[in-house]
Amino acid sequence: MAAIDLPKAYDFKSTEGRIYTWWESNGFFKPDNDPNKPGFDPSRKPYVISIPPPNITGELHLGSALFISLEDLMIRYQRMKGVPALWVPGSDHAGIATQLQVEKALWREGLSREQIGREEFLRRMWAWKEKYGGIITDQIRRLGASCDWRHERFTLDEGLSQAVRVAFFNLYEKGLIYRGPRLINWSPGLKTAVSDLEVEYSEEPGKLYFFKYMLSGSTDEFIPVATTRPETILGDTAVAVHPDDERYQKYVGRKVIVPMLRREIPVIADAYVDREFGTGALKITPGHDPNDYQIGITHGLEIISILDTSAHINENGGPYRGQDRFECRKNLWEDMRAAALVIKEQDYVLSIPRSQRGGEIIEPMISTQWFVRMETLAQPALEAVRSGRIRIVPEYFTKVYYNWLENIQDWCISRQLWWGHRIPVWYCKACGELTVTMTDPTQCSHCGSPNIEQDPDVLDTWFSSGLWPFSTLGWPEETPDYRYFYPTTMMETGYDLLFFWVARMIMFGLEFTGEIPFNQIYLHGIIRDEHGKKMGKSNNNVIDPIIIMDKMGTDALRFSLLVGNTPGKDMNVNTKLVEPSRNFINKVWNASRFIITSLAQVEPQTTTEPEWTLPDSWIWVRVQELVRNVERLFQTYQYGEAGHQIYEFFWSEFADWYIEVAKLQMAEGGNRAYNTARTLVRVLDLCLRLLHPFIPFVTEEIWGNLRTALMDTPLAEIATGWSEALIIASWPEPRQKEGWEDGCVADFNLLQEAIRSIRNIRAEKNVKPGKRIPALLAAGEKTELFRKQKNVISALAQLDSDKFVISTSLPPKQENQVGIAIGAVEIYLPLEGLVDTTEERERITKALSEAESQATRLEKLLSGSFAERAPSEIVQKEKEKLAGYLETVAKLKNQLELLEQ
RNA sequence: GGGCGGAUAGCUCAGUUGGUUAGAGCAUCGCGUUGACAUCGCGAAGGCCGUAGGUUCGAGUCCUAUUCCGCCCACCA
Repeated sequence: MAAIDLPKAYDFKSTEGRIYTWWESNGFFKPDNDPNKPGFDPSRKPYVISIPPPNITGELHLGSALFISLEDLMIRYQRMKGVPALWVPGSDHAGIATQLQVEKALWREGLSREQIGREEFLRRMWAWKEKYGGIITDQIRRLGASCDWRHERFTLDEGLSQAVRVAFFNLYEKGLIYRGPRLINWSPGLKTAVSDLEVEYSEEPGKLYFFKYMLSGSTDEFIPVATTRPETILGDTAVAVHPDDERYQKYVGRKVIVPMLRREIPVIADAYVDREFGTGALKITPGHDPNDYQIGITHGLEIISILDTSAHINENGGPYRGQDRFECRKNLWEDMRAAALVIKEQDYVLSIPRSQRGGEIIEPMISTQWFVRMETLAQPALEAVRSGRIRIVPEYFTKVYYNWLENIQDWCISRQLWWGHRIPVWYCKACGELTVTMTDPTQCSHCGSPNIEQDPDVLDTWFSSGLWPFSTLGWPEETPDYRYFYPTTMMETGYDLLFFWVARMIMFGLEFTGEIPFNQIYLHGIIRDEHGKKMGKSNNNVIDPIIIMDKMGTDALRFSLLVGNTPGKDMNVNTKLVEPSRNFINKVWNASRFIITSLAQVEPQTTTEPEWTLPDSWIWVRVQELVRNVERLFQTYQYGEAGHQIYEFFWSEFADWYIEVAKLQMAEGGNRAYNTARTLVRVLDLCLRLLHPFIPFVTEEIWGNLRTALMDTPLAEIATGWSEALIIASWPEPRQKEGWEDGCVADFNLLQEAIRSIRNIRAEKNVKPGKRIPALLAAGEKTELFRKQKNVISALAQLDSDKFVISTSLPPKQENQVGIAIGAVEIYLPLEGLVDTTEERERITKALSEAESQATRLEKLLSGSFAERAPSEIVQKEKEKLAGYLETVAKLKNQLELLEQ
């Protein structure tokens, strides 16, 4: 028999790429039930995830690595459970973000997009997409993602673009899309409108400027007003005071003079004004402030725009025309000071609106844009979650979701960009009407004139993202894929995308398909650096997942991200975090290597009746317990805890204990060796299956080796039902307990405790590792148990088995012996020359007082109402513990007495 | 202003439906390399589970209040 020769350390570099290619070329990523193929079974319910499409702006970051790991885990789990699992990959054109990248590249060449024109610019955009789109898919593969690449989509693909057209058309026909001048958020640098969600507010130090609004026809009467943005004075069209404010009531209805421009504007009364704030009088700039805009509408005020698209003062700004907004602020204020209109300045913390992209200050401006009416769309989306048809994990995000949808504002969907889906609206130059169709029109739908021109703007990126779960499956076509795979099952993404993306998908899904787009939402947290700071280029704290994978392997990265993660919670990551995972993977590798190489010496079974040892039964009980726990945790999305439990089991129970025992049992040869090998293989197999969704590469590699190794042994039958690859192997089926397990675990635990205690003494007394020492052990009614495990104890505690005596009771302890008591078990270690009476007394006294305090505690507990009120099993457990402590106490007392003599 | 999350070992965090001795990794300390593994082994030390009340036989876990940190939403000039 040729033993398989495995390297001493797992070599991920030579493994990962090979395995991925093998999986992919064997079609393992495709769901095993394809609606486009013969033999399709529509009754099998699929499990579907649409990937949150990464932006093609650059390369993947750790956050991407996290969600890919999580989704891959979910998909692999379902696939192993025999569910047709489809993971749809793809990427997003990411309008503003990507256009900005390409524009930056242009600027470096000294060019602007206007200079090269729309056509050339788009050509460059697509070239960018080809380059970065490819990098991203390579990286997704590198992470081991088992997505079905036949389904890969890009938001600007033909099919998805058609979906956008149909969606826009439907909303327009229903009156849910409208166009008009509104106060919107304007990004002066990018020269485009952005939605409310794309504006972030940051607290920054600034000033509150107090000045005089002189009353018309008076030289000394004025209303004092405060503002944070003096330049907006140029656009003021009223001054408002509270109707009940005695200071200013008398001015209502009169006129005041706009500083420097000398326009006359009315003084109005509105209860919106807060009498306590500032001066209690409010200047109204409907053209540049959302609240003022509302007041302006209510009072029918004139709306004046004072800024052009680059935020320079326009013709309405009189002498300040052409000045930048901040330049104008300074100049106007100085001019007002010269004109004796300034009262004072005061330091003040402002809430500055900044662009999510680029961070420049956003200006509220009046502009004609396209909007989606949200209220009617929001209602069914609320209902879908309220009714439980869609579940959000963690649950506390449902409140956030409700709150947002209940207060939703109309969505500005037009962007003055070139990269994206062009708005499917044509304006007629002849009659002025607009034409909205699903396919490009050649003439005006109203007057028939061919003189029509398409709206130059594009749609907000999130408009197409909102269609993603169904547009990627063929919608609006009723394709077999769409019919079978839609609605999808799981929407896994970051909580920061709840509004941007998740809520909009639900609204659009319900509106366009009449169904919820998915029934579960799993929201993960943000990856932060080791200090809890957001990772970003500006913080200079970005960790590149590729570097980690190069150094420690994909599995190590995946395991770290998955095991350290709790739903909805942010996670702090540094490179060091990955080391324990790398070590664990190496542990799995080496334990497996040991098992695989040991198989060569196994001889055929000579009896059919298996004879299991206590350790055999114990590890089997424990692994079954693990399978049950992992199942429970997976069902409740606690993947991190599941991974942690597998880790603990594998290392602390299987490797540290069972494999050590197995070495002895294997040495016995014959049936004992056969049974041991069988147990080793079956437990390892279960572990590999449970670990596969976490660390797919190493487990697949080991499993393949294990399978091959088994073929040449008497144990080959174990592998008879195995599939050709672990990725499609069956998920371990949880089994019910049969009733005998607890006693078996308790016995083994007693054994472990005895061994640990001896090891402790050895360490305390500085007995050289490897040096065999004698021991006397008595265990009362457990004596037989210990007799059977004599070899195990002497090997694991390094006892001299010739001088290791097990009996039902012990003679009085001698002076040169160290005493140990664990319940009914008592151990003496004769350690010539190492036992110091004083030390021994101290040690035993310490152990005694600990056992006594435990016993006292339990006696008190059991004499109270606990014994009457608590469930009897719980009480019984405590009683047993007490009995154990009492025995320990008696034995230690005895030992102490002997010492005193 | 409204809402949410967190506070557990030196550090980073786990902790089923409440079950009575609170766990891991890293860091620290001691001992140790002749075949699974130094990416390791055997040990040790380290925590009134933010604070104050309450419910309960029993609270890290549930309730109330409170302090501090973080986040989200709204945006009073």
